Amino acid sequence: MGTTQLESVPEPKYWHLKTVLTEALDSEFSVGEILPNERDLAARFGVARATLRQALEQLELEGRLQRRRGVGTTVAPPRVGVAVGTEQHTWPGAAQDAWQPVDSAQETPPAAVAAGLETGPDDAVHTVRRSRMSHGQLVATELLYIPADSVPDLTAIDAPSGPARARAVLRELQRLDLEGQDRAVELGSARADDARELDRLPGSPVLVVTTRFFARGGRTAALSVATYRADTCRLTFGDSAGVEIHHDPERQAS
Amino acid sequence: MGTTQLESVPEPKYWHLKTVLTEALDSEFSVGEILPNERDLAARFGVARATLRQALEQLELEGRLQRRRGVGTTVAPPRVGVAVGTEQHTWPGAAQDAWQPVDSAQETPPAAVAAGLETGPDDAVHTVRRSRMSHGQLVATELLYIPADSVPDLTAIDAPSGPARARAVLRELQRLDLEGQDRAVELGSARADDARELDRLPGSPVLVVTTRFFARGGRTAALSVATYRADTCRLTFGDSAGVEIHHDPERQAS
DNA sequence: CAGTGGTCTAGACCACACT
DNA sequence: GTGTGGTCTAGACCACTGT
Repeated sequence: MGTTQLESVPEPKYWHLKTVLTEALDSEFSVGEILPNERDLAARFGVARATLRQALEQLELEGRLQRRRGVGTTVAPPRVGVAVGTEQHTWPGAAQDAWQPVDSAQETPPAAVAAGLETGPDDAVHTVRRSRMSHGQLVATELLYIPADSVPDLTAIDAPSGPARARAVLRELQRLDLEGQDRAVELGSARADDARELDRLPGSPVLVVTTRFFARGGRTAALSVATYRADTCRLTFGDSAGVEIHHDPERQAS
Repeated sequence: MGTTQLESVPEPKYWHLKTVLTEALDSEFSVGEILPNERDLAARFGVARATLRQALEQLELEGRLQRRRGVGTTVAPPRVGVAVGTEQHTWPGAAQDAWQPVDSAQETPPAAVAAGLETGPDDAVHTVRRSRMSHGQLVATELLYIPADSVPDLTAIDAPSGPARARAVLRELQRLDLEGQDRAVELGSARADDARELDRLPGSPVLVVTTRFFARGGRTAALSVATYRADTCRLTFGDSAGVEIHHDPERQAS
């Protein structure tokens, strides 16, 4: 029985499909294996391709499958744990952080960012683009916003752009005293540029981690907006940033 | 220019639609307002309903819209900040935590949970169901797993189930010394029961927060799996668990 | 080139919330 | 009942990846 309720409400087909496929993945497939193509699978289950796709989409969202246009659908490896909360009390770009500087520029930030930085809406800020690798895969991109007065000695910087300039900006930032930081995680969808870099389609689900860095005096000295692939990443926080346990969240009905 | 690339690759319709709708939401609609129904909107934009729905789905994922069957589509309020990282070093159920006990039982946990708890795969554990309100809304459900030996004095408990039993289990847990905790956040889809409680459809995207609680000696004394509505919640961590800034992540193309 | 997943259409019916 | 969003179909074409 399991459920005490008589099934007066029929389960949607795609939901039932997902259940069946999940069980098949657990028992009959191994990581990296290629599934039959969507048309074959749909025919095999006797549903329209769109319905089959609805099930596959959910499984991809849950990190069980990986789909690539022109290639096929493969069984995804378990999500990788990515430490987000351990670099306690260091500025971005400090000795051992996991990010690689990519580029840097000076521009007017979006209104929402200006509000977070407590700068005027038209004040220019330095931006630093960074990316993060984990297990040989690019898992996140970041856009750092740094108000000009956080890095005053940068007016006569020689490198006009590129990683060199990014490193110079971060180096200046290190000179400040870091008083604290503030983090938020929410669901978003990948912007076109982030998507390209993360090897995903535009709009694919991402975990957006927004971090505010406070300098001595409580002033917001930098704001980081990091975009993590939601399908492959598990963000870890806290004391032991272990990469252990489970591959559970095929959170699913009975 | 912005992009140096000539647009040789046409933007998908649903993506362009999303852009247009986002701008309309920002300028012409206010929170709570009801949008025209899907058939009208699709006709107005000259696309099939399925295409329109693809755009609406993304906007809902980003927390901009709220759709309810039988009712309609409304403009969603900004996401609420929900503090997740502040109850540092207290057991679940301590004085001022944000959770309300719902029920409790004793069962055999899923294999993945047993692994996290470092118990045998067939050892029974206590489970505690809790739910969390924020701003008058149910935003999360939680399932706590507590190995029997974490709460030894519970054999002769009188309440067989319900909130009373849940509170009793948590009370016993308080007697242990908490040594540390461990958190992970990942994307999942709502199980049928969680979905019902969160007033969402099964499979809707959720943020799954897994917390391990370590007792003195490094033993895992409890494991919490909390399921937050991804559409309405922004999980906050760190020093100042402020509920300020931005409503940005309509992360979107140019 | 052939084969894959991604987008899109025009329709149908269902489950649900209001009145 | 009426109107809403949710599910499903059977097709078509497009964009991409490999050979």
